[in-house]
Amino acid sequence: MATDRRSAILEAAARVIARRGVRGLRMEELATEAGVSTALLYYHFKDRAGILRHTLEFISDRADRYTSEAGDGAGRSTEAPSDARTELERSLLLEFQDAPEVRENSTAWGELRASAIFEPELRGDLARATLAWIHDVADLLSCVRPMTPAPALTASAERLTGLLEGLSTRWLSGALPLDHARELVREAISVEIERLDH
Amino acid sequence: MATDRRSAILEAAARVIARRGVRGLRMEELATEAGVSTALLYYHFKDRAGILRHTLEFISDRADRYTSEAGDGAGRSTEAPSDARTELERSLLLEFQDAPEVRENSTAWGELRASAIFEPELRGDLARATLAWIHDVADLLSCVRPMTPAPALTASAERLTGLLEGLSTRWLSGALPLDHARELVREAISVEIERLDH
DNA sequence: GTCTATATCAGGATAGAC
DNA sequence: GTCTATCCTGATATAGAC
Repeated sequence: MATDRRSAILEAAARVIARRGVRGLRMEELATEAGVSTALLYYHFKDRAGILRHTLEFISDRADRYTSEAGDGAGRSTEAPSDARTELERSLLLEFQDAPEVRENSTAWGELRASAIFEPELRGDLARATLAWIHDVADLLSCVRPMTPAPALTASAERLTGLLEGLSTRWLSGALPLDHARELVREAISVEIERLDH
Repeated sequence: MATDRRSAILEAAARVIARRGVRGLRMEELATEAGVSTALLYYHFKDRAGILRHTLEFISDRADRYTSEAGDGAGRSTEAPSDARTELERSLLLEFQDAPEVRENSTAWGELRASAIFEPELRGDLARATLAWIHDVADLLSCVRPMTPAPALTASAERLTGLLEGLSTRWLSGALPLDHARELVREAISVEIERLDH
């Protein structure tokens, strides 16, 4: 799968971004990583910004894929509460795995978030993606505690996703071991669910 | 205060970093902002890295100053629990204010954290600062709920500070309004304190 | 579609006068 | 201590052959 040159370049770009960051990506290093010439990068993607755009799209699609991979096919709304909670944990802990793909995705999203502080053009996409994520998490929470009013669900989802983003940066910068991060997330989920019970 | 050229340059650097990020800082733009020539930057700080180092130090000192400004002078350990909680809230909400200084500090720290993912040299300082912060927050929590075992305090402090870092990025990138961020933090504090009561 | 070679340019850094 | 003028490297991007 994905063995043509274009995809190979985008996969390479994801690796380079994970290693050097969006702002550390050099066209020549990318060319070497992909095993092609720099000219080919421009032929396929027009310019550096084009590479970035397509890579982030590529990464986002890949993330959607592995997010929905395990654990669906059954309608959530009819599941028992305990299964919903498992599903919630699984979904939130996906961000914290040592697999290269996951690391690349987390790194790239972190970079995107950080870049958006200085590049207003990026904010639209980012805000949309964040909102969608919060919404998904709020949905999962509503399966766990079905009678909760929507605003409380949203607030919990905002805190959980916000925490995930914060811990993700710590993890990637080596300040927080993976299993400790996972433990903190699990506890945060407990804490928020207890909260929903008043 | 701080009217000599060196300080003027560092203040200007803080402003430019808040506007463009650490990686977007250009020596010429900084020179213009500070009202001096580029050569003078090199005369005082040797090179770009020197500017960065001194600016981060400068920012960190300034943050220490406004962190301890209001609300101390009394030994925390003898305060009533309700005051300790106020103090905790105050301390955590300091990060979310619209003052230029605060924005500059938050931005610079966010940049530092993000950069540390790709520049291992930065990790030492960052990890130290983060640990100290977690420790401070854990101390404040122990004033609020004095009988809590240390590990639970630390875990709560890690979640609260992690959440703050996540929300801070969202705020700075325009994805989260200031007062909403503050509200989420206040709720998070409640949630964590309830948790400490079991 | 892909490469080699090169134009172009931005930005960090320095020399030397005052 | 501070400026003007300039050098030089590194990185994006293009021309043109195959």
